[in-house]
Amino acid sequence: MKNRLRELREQKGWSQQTLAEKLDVSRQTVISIELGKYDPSLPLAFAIASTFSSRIEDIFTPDVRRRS
Amino acid sequence: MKNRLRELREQKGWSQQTLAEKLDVSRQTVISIELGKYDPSLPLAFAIASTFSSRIEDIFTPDVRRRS
DNA sequence: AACACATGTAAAGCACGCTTGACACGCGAC
DNA sequence: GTCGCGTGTCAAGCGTGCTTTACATGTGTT
Repeated sequence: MKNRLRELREQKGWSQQTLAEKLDVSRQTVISIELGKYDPSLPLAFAIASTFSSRIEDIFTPDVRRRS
Repeated sequence: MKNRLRELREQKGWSQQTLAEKLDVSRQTVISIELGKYDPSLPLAFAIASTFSSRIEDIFTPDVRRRS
């Protein structure tokens, strides 16, 4: 799962801490998602999309699917 | 998190088992998500949206957000 | 009646999402 | 130099997403 979180955050000029507070999660969570260490939960993905006035599909792009 | 999974599955005339196979998850997972027992992971949400040729936002709707 | 099929519940186990706290490094301001 | 700030790493702990197996119930078919 790739994401544009860092790019969008920097566009806004927000620190990781600032974004974490807006999303109501810890700074670690922001770091881990930006670095691709794991994917956000669906509720958090909605919160992120909302924060950047975007759609989830415009911020996150899934990796190759297996089973057609 | 509300979702229209059952509605969409029934529109297609698919059993839970059939959908589970298309999504490459267990039948239990389909049941639990349909019944709202928990939310799907983001990758699974993408797979669901893809299966129904919809956007995540058109299938899942987040509950009330806390922190503005 | 016996069978297949669709749906639901329950429980145990593993991996992941998220938390907190501590520590390290680089950088610009004082 | 040292201070604050932004970023990153590590580790322990907890709840959730997902799995497998098993069992129960209803409905339709033979």
